[in-house]
Amino acid sequence: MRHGPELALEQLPLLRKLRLFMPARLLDIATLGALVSRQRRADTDEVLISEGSPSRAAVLIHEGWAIRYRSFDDGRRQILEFMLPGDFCDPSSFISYQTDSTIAAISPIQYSLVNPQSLLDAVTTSPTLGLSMWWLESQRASMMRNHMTALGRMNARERIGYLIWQLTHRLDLVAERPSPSYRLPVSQEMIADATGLSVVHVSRTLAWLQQEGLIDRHNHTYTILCTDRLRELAHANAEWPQRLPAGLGETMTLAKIS
Amino acid sequence: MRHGPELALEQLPLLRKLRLFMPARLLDIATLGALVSRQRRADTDEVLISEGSPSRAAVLIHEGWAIRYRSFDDGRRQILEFMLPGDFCDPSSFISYQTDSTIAAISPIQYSLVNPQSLLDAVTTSPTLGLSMWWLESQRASMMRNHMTALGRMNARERIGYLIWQLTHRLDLVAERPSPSYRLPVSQEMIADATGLSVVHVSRTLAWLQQEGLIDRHNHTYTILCTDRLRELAHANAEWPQRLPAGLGETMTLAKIS
DNA sequence: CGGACTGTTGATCAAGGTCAACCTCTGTGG
DNA sequence: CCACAGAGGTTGACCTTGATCAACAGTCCG
Repeated sequence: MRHGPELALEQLPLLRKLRLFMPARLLDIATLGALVSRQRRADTDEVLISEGSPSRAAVLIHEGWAIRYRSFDDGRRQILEFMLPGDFCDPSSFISYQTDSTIAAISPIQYSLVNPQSLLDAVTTSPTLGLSMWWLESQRASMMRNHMTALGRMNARERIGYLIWQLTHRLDLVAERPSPSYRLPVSQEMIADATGLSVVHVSRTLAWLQQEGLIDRHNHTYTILCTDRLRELAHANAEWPQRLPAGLGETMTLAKIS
Repeated sequence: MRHGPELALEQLPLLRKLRLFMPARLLDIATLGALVSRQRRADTDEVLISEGSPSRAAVLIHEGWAIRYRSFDDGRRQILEFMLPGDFCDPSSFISYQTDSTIAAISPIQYSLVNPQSLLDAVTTSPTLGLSMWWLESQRASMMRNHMTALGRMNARERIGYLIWQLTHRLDLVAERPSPSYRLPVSQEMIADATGLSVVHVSRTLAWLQQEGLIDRHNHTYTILCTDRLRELAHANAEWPQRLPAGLGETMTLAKIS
């Protein structure tokens, strides 16, 4: 775990994302800054937090990707979520004395570990930041429900279509501007472990999606060729993630959402 | 939605559950009481919160069962979670202006709707209550991860075994004393929609579990006959849910968990 | 040049889905 | 008191999706 050159606060993907939800001038940048001090680096496959450890820190990704997964004794593995730049992992896990999942980098990453106390301080200091953190958490929870629905009730094509659609749209949130094409540092084995399929079937299904003209891919760059058809296949909601309706952010505070 | 005779605060399943986590004398009962005022009743199949509605309330169950689910246009449905007495549904959903799942009673229930403001007031007034709510939320999140893992990487026997194991253990938390046998107001169709299987296969799998001597069932009463074998089949963790190690509750406050 | 890792393709197999008949229980109305 | 309808559950026959096994190709890297 090396310390590297810090990313400037203004350029953090997290800030980019929060601005979609709340007008920049309402965001308490200084307080947010306290959370992202002590930036760290990790390389591909490095484990940040391991299953069973009593870790009491939440991970905040600035650059690169990580995954959170659970594994069985017999080798089976379920990837619970992909963690992208600007993602803040489930802070409720603070409170347990035993982590139930592993977080590992799947590309070189830059991140911060946030301890419960500093998060509490931050949200107490700045109500708008508290509201933002709450919003992040609600988006995360909604994403988990989507993922569960995909695992339980969708077939291979829908699941993989949904995964690509979702990752693309999450990357849009922290990109300069939306793009249908991104490099995803994700092997087919990871897609399999995230969607509950076998590696072989993932390969075939990707080939099918491509042949149908829904996506294109070279190396690890995936391009959505036909947004509408892919969204329909994936039963995805065009409105996701929920941005704030124009004007609402101006008046919204923790006291007013009731 | 009728109003019925209120349950006495002291007897609320939620309070029972919280006492497992925190010594009774540290719990601010009065503040908790503010959350459960205005108790309501609903009958089987009544919808409390419906998908797509802009509802800004969290549901707190006092008696009876509910489910949270998502449904597709084509009739497919995924049950995301069973809500039991003492359960408090995902309060992070406050913040979205569009609910993404439906909550419906599957037995006659008694419940409260908690609005964001009163929850905020409560956790601000009483730090120990805030900590408790955080703990509830972390247990809930961990349960969702278990469910996801089951859907993605377990076979029919494991999934259904896990479901029965989990429901039983959650009921233990709010019961007078643990029991291997409970009446679950759950049809096989619901088990199917929760586990991502077909109704027919649920029937066969339940028969198999019974024939193997793992469970017994009459009407809707399920009995775990061999805890160890069922737990092993379900890859369940005997330590779940995480109670507080003896003594720790005395010293634990929000300020000290870091 | 050789090995490890990732992805592709074909052949075969099994878990679980689908369809359909039937059974049991319960409530309802004649 | 019986007839009937409807819902939930069980069982059998057959089919499909996706798993498994195996061989092989491309790429990266020592």
